[in-house]
This record gives sequence, C-alpha cells and structure tokens, in this order.
Amino acid sequence: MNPKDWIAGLERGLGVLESFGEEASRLTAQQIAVRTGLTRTAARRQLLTLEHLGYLATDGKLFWLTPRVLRLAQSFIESSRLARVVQPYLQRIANSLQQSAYLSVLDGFDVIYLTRQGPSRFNNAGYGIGERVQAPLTAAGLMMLSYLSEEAQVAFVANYSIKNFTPYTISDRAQLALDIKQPRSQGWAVSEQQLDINYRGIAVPLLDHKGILHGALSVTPSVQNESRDEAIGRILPLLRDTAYSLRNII
Amino acid sequence: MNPKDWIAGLERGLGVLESFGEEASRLTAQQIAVRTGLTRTAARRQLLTLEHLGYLATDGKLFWLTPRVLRLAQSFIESSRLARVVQPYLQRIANSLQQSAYLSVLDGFDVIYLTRQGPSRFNNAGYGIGERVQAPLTAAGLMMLSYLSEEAQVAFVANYSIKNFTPYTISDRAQLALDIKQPRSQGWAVSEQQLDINYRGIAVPLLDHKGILHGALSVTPSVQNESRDEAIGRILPLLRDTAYSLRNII
DNA sequence: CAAATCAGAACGATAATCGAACAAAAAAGG
DNA sequence: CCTTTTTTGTTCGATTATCGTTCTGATTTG
Repeated sequence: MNPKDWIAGLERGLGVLESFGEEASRLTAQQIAVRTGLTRTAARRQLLTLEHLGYLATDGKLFWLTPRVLRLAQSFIESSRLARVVQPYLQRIANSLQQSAYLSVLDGFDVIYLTRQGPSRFNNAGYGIGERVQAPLTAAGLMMLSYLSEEAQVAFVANYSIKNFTPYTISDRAQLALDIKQPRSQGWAVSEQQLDINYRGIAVPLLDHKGILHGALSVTPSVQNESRDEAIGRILPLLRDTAYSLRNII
Repeated sequence: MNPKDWIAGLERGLGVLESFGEEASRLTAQQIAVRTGLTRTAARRQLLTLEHLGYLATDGKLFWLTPRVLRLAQSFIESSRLARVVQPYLQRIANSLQQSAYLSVLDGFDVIYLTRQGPSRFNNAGYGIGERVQAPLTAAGLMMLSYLSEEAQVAFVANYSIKNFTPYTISDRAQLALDIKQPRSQGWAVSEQQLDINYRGIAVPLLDHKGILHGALSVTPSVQNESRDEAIGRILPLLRDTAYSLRNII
C-alpha cells in the first residue's frame, strides 16, 4: 500500500476506542496514552475529538465509552447480507426442531452470532445477536477453526488462552489441536458441555459453490433425554440439507 | 474546544464506517465519497486504512464491514459499570417474577438493552444485549424520554418517524407527545402491545441520589391472564424497590 | 467497438497534527 | 496548613501528513 494512503489519525483514534475494556472502563488521558503508546497530548486530542463526536463521554478527567459505539455494530449486523439470506432457513430449522438455530462467523479467536432464530420471537432464547464467545468452546467455532490453514491452526493453539467454564471444558493444548483439526474432514462438529453444562452444540459449515467458508449453522440441544449419537442422527441431516441449499445463494 | 484539538482524519474515518447500513452494505469508494461528502481520493484513503486495520473487507472494488467492528460494541458492553452493578438486581427481579428483566439506556431515538437477566441462562429470552429498538415503542423508552428537557421532547416528537408494528402502535404525534411527557411525574411507564402483540412493557427510571437518570429497569409480561392494572399492581412495587436500592450505588 | 464510468498514481500546496515546554491545578506528604 | 510532587491543560513553531487536481489505465455498458 502506498504509505500516503494511510490515515494515521484514524488508526490512532480507533486504537483509543479499542483500548477501553472490561477492566479499563474509565480512563484518564494519561492512561490512554500509556495503553496506546501515544504521547499524552496526542491521546488527549483523540479523546476530545471522540467525545465531541459522541463516542466518548467525560467528566473532565475520566473518559468512558457511550452507547453510540453500538451504532457501528448495528450497521454491521444490518448490513450483513449473509444474515439476511440465511435467516429464513434458520427459521425452518427452528420450527422443525422447536429450538433456536444460529448463524455465526469467526472474528479472531471468537465466534460471533450473526442471527438466531427461535420458534417464536419471545421464545428466542440463548445467545444474542452480536454476542461473542471463545471459538473452541462452541461447535460452530470448532467447525470454522477447522477451515483455517495449518499454520493458522498451530498459531491458534499456541496463542489461545484456555479458560475452564465447566468440568468438561477442554484444558489441554494437544486435545485442542485435534479438536480444531477434525471437523473439516468429518463435515460437522459437536461440542459437549464446554460452555454450559446440560447443553451440547452441533454445527455444520456454510460453504459456497467454490467451497469457501462463509460461516456456520448450529443448534444447541439439551443433553437430557438423548445420547450424543442420537442427537447427531436427529439433527445433522437437517443442518446439512440446509447448508447445501444455501451453497449457491451465499 | 481548541480547534487544534480536533482530529479531522478520525472524524472522516468514523463517518465512512457509519455510512454503511442496511441498504448500503457494499459500497464503492465513489459511493462512500458521495455519502460522506469527501472527494473520491480522500474516501479511498480512509477505506484503505480501515481495510488494513481490519474493520472493512474489500474485493478490490466494493467495501463492506467486517465483524471486527463488533469489538467496539463488546468493549462498551463489558465496560459498562452500570450493567455490572445492576446485573444481580435484575437477577432478583427475574427470579421473583420468573421472567426476563432488562436494563436499558437511551441513545438518540433508540432504547438500547444493556443487560438482560432471565430466570436461567437458557431461558433468557427476549431482547439481546446491545439490541436497539425505537424508544417510543417500549415502556423503558417512554420512561427515559420523559426525562428529556421540554425542548428535546418537542424536537423528538417533530423528528421521530412513526412506524406501525402492531395495530396498537401509537400513530399520532399529539398522543406521542403526551406519552413521552407523562411517565416522569407518574414514576413509571407502561406500553401496551406497541412492538409485539400479546406483550406489554412496564418500566421504572433508574435515578441516582441526585435524581440524575442513568437508565431504566423493565419487564415485559404477557397480556394474557391479567389486566393492565393487575400487572402494574403485581410488578411495579418490585421494580420500584429495586430502583430505590440502587439509587446510592450507581 | 466506442463511450462512459471508475480505480490508481503522482505531486505540489496547505493546513492539520505533532511534541516539547511551560503554566496551572490537584494530590500527597509532612 | 503549607510545601513538594504529580498530574493536567495550553501554547506555539516545526514538520509532515493529508489534501485535491490531474492524468492514465482498467473495466463495464450499450
């Protein structure tokens, strides 16, 4: 890229916005400067600009994010062609299984739920739209990770920081490496009580006619009343058929 | 503000990001230029920068948003002190009423759900975190709008574009003006089947010890099995008590 | 195949942005 | 309560990042 085609101010400003987080919800100009590597004066200019644009609020000393930043997320969700196209197909799955179905994509180490569809609006439980979960904890995440290149998978396994959510959460890198490798050849992924006890996830990849991965379809049935294999036998055909019907329109 | 403390590049870049939307999901540099008022070359520089930072993807011609923009939203949600503090109180409400309870804030004309709490994780139905709904359609929105200044309310009524979601949706500006004025003096708001038939909303304001509005607490009971007044009698005391307990810790 | 539309590169002008240095204010400490 | 230390806000000249014009090459359309 031509070095002239680079807006440094934009990069810095977005860095400032991203430097806020869970344990850094209210920061001074100084703290931002340290986190972003800018000088205090430069950081302050960015902060004042962001405040004026409505992305930040301040009491004169501390700065914090405003709900305004959610508009960007909204734009993404609304502008997702994939979500629009897949939505009615999710509905068919949800109706047929009488439980919520999900479309998700990968962002870095996280799975993001683009749309969900329950049997009815107010029985639309589970993950929320735009919600983000560590990829290896979900079937959809394992499914999509399996489509990364070999090197990317190795890098992932090395850099991923394992956290235990349930006693069943994978806690061993060798196992993780296997789990994110296998689904691709097999054509589906399952995760057992990784994130929430009592639930498993079943996912299939959403591929276009060229075989390019666009996302994953998944459902999260309860582990009660049926074995893993029973659940797969009951659910997988429907997911596969749906993904197959979508292959030429995504 | 000192005019030197203004990062033009950041303003322009965020304008580019925000110019994507539902009916504008994939845009050329040219189209972006028109939408943002920049020249094509300037728009192109912003787009290339954003692409390189991972916020946009391109096929060389069209640009579109990537899931990356959701990280900003995530930061906001995670960094919301209000959400953290209120969460356990929502849980109490959800347990006691056996239905989801919400904390929301206002952003422009929209209500944003900051957190929700259902009786259990997988019975956590309804609005998703970060979801955005036109304010006058919800009890929480009416509640918060009633805390705007007189002028802001007038401006709101004049500028708000009314859409009918159900036969009960308010469709008359005079009525709207009344509806967004009344809740403040009354101390609570109710909305009947504005957004979804079969459900009403009941909301109370979340005020600190100085009387400053920080958000709204709400629940959305079914209209079946009880009248409006019965629902209010059953639910309002709990919401009020909860809001009152929070008044010194938000 | 011609016409029209759009993307990419070059470049000199301009003003946007920078950081050092200083002033003011707030905390900390005795 | 006053002094010292740290943090925050402002100014200002230097620099270079960013701008828009213009031209060229590529792609689409009729």
